[in-house]
Amino acid sequence: MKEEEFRKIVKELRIAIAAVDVVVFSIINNTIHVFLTPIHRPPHYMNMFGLPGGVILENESADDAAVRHLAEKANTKGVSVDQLYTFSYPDRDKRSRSISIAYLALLPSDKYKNIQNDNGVWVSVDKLPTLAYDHSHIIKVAIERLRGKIVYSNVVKDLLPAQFTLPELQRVYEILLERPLDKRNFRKKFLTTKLIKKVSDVKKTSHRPAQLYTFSSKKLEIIPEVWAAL
Amino acid sequence: MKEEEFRKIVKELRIAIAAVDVVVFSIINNTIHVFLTPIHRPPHYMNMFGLPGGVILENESADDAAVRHLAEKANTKGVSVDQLYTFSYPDRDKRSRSISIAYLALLPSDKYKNIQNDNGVWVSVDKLPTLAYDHSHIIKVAIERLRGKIVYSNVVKDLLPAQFTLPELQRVYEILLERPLDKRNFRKKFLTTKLIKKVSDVKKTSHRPAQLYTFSSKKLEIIPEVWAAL
DNA sequence: GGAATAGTGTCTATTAGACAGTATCCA
DNA sequence: TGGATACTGTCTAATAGACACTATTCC
Repeated sequence: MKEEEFRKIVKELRIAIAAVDVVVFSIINNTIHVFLTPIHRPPHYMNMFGLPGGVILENESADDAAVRHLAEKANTKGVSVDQLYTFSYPDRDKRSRSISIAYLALLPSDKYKNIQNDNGVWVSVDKLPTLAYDHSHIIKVAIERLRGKIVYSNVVKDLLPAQFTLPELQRVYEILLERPLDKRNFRKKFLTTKLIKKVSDVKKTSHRPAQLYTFSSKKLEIIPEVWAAL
Repeated sequence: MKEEEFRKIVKELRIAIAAVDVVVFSIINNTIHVFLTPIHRPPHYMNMFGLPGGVILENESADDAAVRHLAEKANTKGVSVDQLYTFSYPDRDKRSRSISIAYLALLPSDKYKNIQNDNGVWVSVDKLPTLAYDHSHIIKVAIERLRGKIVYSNVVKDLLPAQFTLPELQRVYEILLERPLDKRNFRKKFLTTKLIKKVSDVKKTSHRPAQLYTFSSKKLEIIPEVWAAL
C-alpha cells in the first residue's frame, strides 16, 4: 500500500497511530550530542533533521521497534533503550495524527563513530537546528530525564567505555550536571557506592597514569545517594 | 463504522492503535483500592473487570483522552492524571493490536464515593480478580510508581482530604510503604519540608483533637528528602 | 480518673561538604 | 626539574534514626 493511501484510510478512521522515536546521546568533545537523521516529508518537513524512529510493526513491541529503527538508521546493534515518555499532542505531526513513544539510548564516547552512516549526524544539544515534528521538545525532555537519573542510579555506565578512570567519570557528571564537582568528595562518594571496581590496569598518558575502573554491574542499579556535592 | 469492520481494516493496515487506560487509586479502609469497570468483549474478555479507558479521539491528546474516559466511566470531574508508562506487547490485547498509554490518577479518601456509578467498583489491590488485557500488570507498575513517588514528592496530597491531621498523613505513608514510621521523626521531617501548613482548626474526635493541616501547594513539588525512616 | 490518641525533645552516629597538599609519570 | 594530572584525609555542620514521656479531650 502506498503511504498516501495509507494515510487517507487512517485519517478516515480518525484513530491515532503509534510510532517510536529514539533519542541517542553520547558525550563528544565534552558536550552532550544527539544522533539525528535526515527527514524529508513534504510539504511540512523538507530537508530537515529529526530523531531516528518509525512505525511499530505487527509483531513487535514498542521497545523492539525502537531497537530496530535505531539499528536501521544508525547502523548499530546491541544498544539498549529505555522508554522516556509518550508524546501525543494532536498537532505534533502536521501530516497526520500520530503518537510517539519516545525512547532514550546512551552510547559510550568510544563507540559513537560506529553508529554513524552516510546520513546520520551527531549534533551538540546546545546547537540544535530546527527539527521535524516535536523532536526538539522530545530531546529537551530526554536531557532532563538523563540529568535526573544520574543522581540516583548508575546510568552513566552507558556513556563511558568499558574501562575508564575516575577523572573521566567525574567529567561526565560535570558535563551533565553543568557544574564542577569536588574531586575528593566525588571519589569518596562514588567508591562507597560499590558501583565500580578497580581493574588491574592504568591509563597511560603524558603525565601520571590513572587507575582504571569498570562498572560492577551492567544492569541499571538504583542508589540511595544523591549527587548534590559542589 | 461498526467495530467489527473497524478492526478488520486496522488489522489489514498492520498498524498499532493507541488507546489510554487509567489507574485510579484511593485509600479505603486502610488499603489501596483501584477503580475498575466491567468489560465484556467476546470472545476473550467476557464478564470481567478492567481499567477505565478507551481510544484517543482525533483532536485530543492522550492526556485529554485519559481525563475524558475517566469522566465518562467513573462519572467524575477535575481529577488530574499523570502518564505512567506505555504498554505495547503485541499480545496484550488478544483481539487486535493495541497499545496502551497508561495513566495514574489519585483520589482523596473522602471523594472516592463520588466516582462510583452503577457499574464501577473499588477493589483492594491485594484482592484483585483476574482482569482483562494486561491490566493486572499495569496496576502493579502503577503501585511501584506511586511508592517511588511519595518519598521524593508531595504526591500524597491527592490521596488526602483538603484538610488532614498529621497522624492521618503518616498513616497514608505507612500504608503505601507497608511499614510503621516513627511518629516523632515523621512529624519533624515533614514539617521541615514546608510542604504543609497549619490551618486554624482542629479535628474533633472522642479523644484529644488533632491539629489540621493543608498542603502549601496544589502542584507537584519535588523534595530532596527521602522517607526511609523506620 | 481512665481510655484513647496527639504531641513533644534529646542524644548519637553517620553523612555532606568545604578545603590543600603530596605523588607519579613524562618530556 | 618542571609540567601536568592523579591521588589522598580531616574537620565541621547538618541530618537520620533511635527512643519515652506528657498533654488533651471525652466519657
